[in-house]
This record gives sequence, C-alpha cells and structure tokens, in this order.
Amino acid sequence: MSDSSKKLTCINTNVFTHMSSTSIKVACSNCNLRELCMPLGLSDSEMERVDEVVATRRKVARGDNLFRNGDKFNALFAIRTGFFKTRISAEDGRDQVTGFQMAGEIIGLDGIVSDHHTCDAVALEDAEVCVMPFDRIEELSREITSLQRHVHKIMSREIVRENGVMLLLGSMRAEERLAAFLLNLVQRLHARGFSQSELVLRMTREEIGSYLGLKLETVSRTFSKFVEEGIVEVKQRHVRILNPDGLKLIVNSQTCQ
Amino acid sequence: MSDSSKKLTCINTNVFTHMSSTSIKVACSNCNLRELCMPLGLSDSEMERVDEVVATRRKVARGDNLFRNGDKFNALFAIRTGFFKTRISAEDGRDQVTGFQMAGEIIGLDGIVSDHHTCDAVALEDAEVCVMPFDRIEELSREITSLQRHVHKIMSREIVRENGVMLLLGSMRAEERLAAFLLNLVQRLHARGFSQSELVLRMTREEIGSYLGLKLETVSRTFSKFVEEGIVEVKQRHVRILNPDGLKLIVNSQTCQ
DNA sequence: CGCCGCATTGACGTTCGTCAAGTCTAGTGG
DNA sequence: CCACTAGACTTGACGAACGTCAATGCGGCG
Repeated sequence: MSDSSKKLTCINTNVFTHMSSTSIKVACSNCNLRELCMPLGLSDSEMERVDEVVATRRKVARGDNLFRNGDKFNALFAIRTGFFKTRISAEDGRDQVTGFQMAGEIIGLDGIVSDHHTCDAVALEDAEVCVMPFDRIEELSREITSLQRHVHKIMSREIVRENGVMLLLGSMRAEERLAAFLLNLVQRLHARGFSQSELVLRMTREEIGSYLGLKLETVSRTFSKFVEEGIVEVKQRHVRILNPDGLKLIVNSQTCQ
Repeated sequence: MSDSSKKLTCINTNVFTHMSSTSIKVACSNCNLRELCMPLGLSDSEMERVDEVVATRRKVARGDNLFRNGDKFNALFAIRTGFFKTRISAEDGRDQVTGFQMAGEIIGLDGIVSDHHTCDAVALEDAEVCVMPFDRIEELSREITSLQRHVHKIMSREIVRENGVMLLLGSMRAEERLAAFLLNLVQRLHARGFSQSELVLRMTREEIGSYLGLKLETVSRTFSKFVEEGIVEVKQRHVRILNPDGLKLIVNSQTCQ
C-alpha cells in the first residue's frame, strides 16, 4: 500500500506501549511527534529547556480517565500514544463528545480558564501522555518567543476546530456529518504516517453519534448507505475508503438541512 | 425597575456612539469595561503599559465587517460598544453563526493559528472596538505575568464556551436551545449592568436560528410557544422574561433526543 | 402612502429519533 | 473445540420534531 509510506516512522499505537517503561527518558528533542507537538526551529539550548517542561509521563489504560470534570487543572497533556475522547455532561445526565484526540495532540486546554477541568478525557485505547505543568509552560513561554507563539496557536487551532464542529452540528445532514468525520479522521491519521484510505475506528457508533449529534442507529444506517453506494467498505470498526471524492462530494452537497 | 441597577454606569450601546470621536483618548485604565476585559490587580505602571497596547480604536457601522474570512490577522479586538456576530461559511454557501459578542468581549482569536481570520465578524449595530496588535500583546505578556495568564484564560474561556454550544447543538431540542440562548444573553447583559428580565435582541430570527441550528420559522414558533405558556413576553425584538425558572426548567428538561 | 424587510402562522413533507428484534464478534469457561 | 454470553452493531417499522413552502401581518422609512 503505497500511501502508507510513513513520514514519521514507528508511531505505534499499541504494540510497544508496554515496553517503554517510565524509566526510559524520552525527551521532546528526540520524540518523533516533535513536529506535530512542539514548535519548529528551536535552538539546541532552547530545546533542552523545553525537554524539562515534560516533567513526567503517564499511562492511561483503556477506559480510564486522564482527567474528569471538576478536577484541578495543573497541566496540559501531549498524547504520545493512544486515542482519547473528551466529553462534557449536562446536569441532567446528557453528554456530548466534544472531540477525539490522537498522538501529537494537546489535551486539557479547557481547564485554564477556571483552574478546573470542565470536561472528561477518556482513553479509548491504552495510552501514554506527556504531562506538561502549565505554570512551567507559561514560565518558559515568557522566555522563548516561538514557544509562546506556539502555545497561542494551539489554543487558536482548537477554537477554529470547534467552529468547524459547530458548522457541522448546526447545518449538516447525517450523511454530510459522517462523511466530514471520516475525511477529518483519515486526514489526521495520514499526517501521522498512516494510510489515506484505511482506518480503524477507536470509538463505538454511539460515541461517533454523540460527537456528530446523531443517534447510534443513524450512524449505523448512514455507514450502510455509504457501503451500498460503494463509497466505503465497513467491517465493524475497520473502514476502507474506496471513493474519497465521493465523500467530499457528500460533504458539499447541501441537499438541505 | 430595580434589577436594572447599573453595576457599571453608562454602557450605552447606541445613543452616544456618535459623540465619542476617535480623538478622545480612552485608556484601559479608566475604561468602565476594564473588569470585564483586562486582568485585575495590575500595578499603576503595568496598567500604563497596557494602555499603550490599545494602539487605536475603530468604529464599525451596523452591517459592516470588522474582519472577514481570509483577512490577514494582526490584532485582537476588544468591543467597547455595540454588538457583533461571528460566522463561518462553507464553500457551498451555507453559513453558521458561531457567536454573538457584546461590550467587553474579545474577538478575533480565530486568526492566530494561521495568521489569517477564518470567520467573518459583522457589527449588528454601530460599534466601536479597541484594536490590540497581537505582537504587542505577546510582547507585553512576556513581561507581565498576570496579563499572560489573562490572555490564556480568554482563549480557554472561548474553548469552553464552544464546548457548551456543541452540547446545545448536538443534544438539545428547539425549546431547550432557545431557552438556553435567552438565559445566556440575559446573564451576560446583567453582568454589564442591564436588566435580568428584559432584553432587546440585536439579531434577526434567522441569525438566532443559524446560531442554534434551527430555521427561522422554528425560532419564531418556539418564541410563540413560550409566550402562550406565559414564560416570556415578546414584541418583535423586545423580550421580557416573566418566568426565568420556567426557562431554566426547559433547559434541563431532557424531553428527548 | 406604499414599499420592504422581518416576523408569524399554517399545511405538509423529510429526516432522524424511538423502540424492538435480531446478528455478529470477541472473550470466557466448560 | 465448542457452547455461551455480553457488548456492539444492524435493520425495520413507526412517529415526532423540525424543515419547507406559502400566505399573511406588521412596523419603519423614504
């Protein structure tokens, strides 16, 4: 499969997780996620100081929470391996998945404003994160301009991402939502060296539905429809995109609302 | 009306806009929006430096854009007077209102990540904003720790706000959405010294609908339903909330979806 | 006065949620 | 090795919520 040519080698989501014990020092400076996670163009001495920000790393087993709504906010987390969902809950028990995060992405920004997290972060597979104490980040970004800018961009990117989700939730039909979701996932996976056409969903239909503002049955039906139309192959959580242009067409179809 | 007791005096949204010419120097240090907009507890000398960040002010007439999707990003804007909406547009022409902003709120955070704005900001009434060049903000927040923290909080607050909108769009029914919208508006207006029970909508039914993921007819019908139930009085854009607890009950009703 | 944009209301249709039955798969234990 | 189970997924029938289309009302402004 030529399009699984890895730009970044060896981003294993699972296999080697249990080998890398916490004692092995993995610095940002030699992390293969560096270009996703950290600013480029740091000098060696700056990079050394950034290494020190990553105080510890932490493993999160599948199903466990990295943090919960109400937890004290201390640190941002950079995902090294694994896959997360974030979700918020209303008082009445309803909840809404607000995002799915994968290796190289930063999680925990919601906690800054009130010093407490306002959502839950749940590992959808065994995961490992770098713990980056936020006061250290602030300290260092006062000294390293490019780090400061980088932190601002990460937060702005999240705002823009959520804008896109609002568009999806506010004005797209079920097919468009699912098509946009698949294209987004596969694009982010591709940036991490995975295939452009094949992916394994780490979340259930219900979690997809929660994210997309749909019921799980609707998600399932919509998958089936895509299969009938020959746009994708679906076997449980394994998805192969046969006709990416077909998906893109669906996203921009504007059949109605 | 006792609950229109002004905490901040004279936040006029319209009347005096044309009087305050740009030549009058209005510094943050004596701005009555300070506590909404700027960090508290700055020393006098720090406050002086913050004053210098606000390079210029800019008037935006009703219907005009403060910035557009694609515009180069240079500055954040603090709203002094007036009322804005932000919206994003898909290629196919669909658009989605992503927020309504009022005096004391910061607008333009979307532009940081890519150096270009990704949404439009439109004045819904004649408005005036403080232009805060972003590189000046970054410069100063490297020196004034509390300003740095404040900037981070503003961005985090926007992320959390959007999380809430995602919950609304993803899992609430029309009545719940409109009730939540009204409560949110009136709460923010109250923080600015206005009534807890009365408000004037600055946007059309269509704009409300776009924000809430509903069609304008649905918004109108839902208003009518609230009126029938004696929860609000509605006369065009004038809304009086007769039974705020009724609204809160609706938000948490979870009838279905 | 008449126009125009905005808002309301009604009749009808579509989409998606609800409820229920049934299937598939992985994991467990005999 | 196979039966059993639990959880995830699929599919169908039906209904509710909301969108669509169209007619009408209302208020502000030239």
